[in-house]
Amino acid sequence: MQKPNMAVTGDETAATGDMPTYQIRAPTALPQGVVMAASPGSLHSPQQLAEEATRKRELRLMKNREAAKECRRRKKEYVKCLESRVAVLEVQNKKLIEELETLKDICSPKTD
DNA sequence: GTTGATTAGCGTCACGTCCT
DNA sequence: AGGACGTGACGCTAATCAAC
Repeated sequence: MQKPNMAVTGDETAATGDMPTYQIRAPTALPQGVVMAASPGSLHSPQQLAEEATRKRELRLMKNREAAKECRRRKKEYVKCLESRVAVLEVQNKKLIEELETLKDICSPKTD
């Protein structure tokens, strides 16, 4: 599936300064099946330069595709982790509220 | 069965940050 | 400075679901 040209909003900066915990630098590794082509030193004609540019772009797109997949996977994992933490805290909170009510009952003066 | 809304996943672009 | 990388934003598609 190939997309038509993307609309660019110019409103995409997301830099907030604080890095999410799921952002971890991975060691550099070439995606499977990627082979390095001729070194730039061996290029001559404009056509070869164009081919090299195309190759570089495709390599970049391929790497970015994989990076995006990995990024989404980590983000899902991170969200899952947050959700389970929420669940734990909710249970804890409920228990504390119940305990508070019990203590209130014990400590409140008896009316008669 | 059709249709519109919602959701999940994907590819790409733009940009910030890190590293050499 | 420039390349590599991670990620937010965006548009697109396919799957699912509810209402008709």
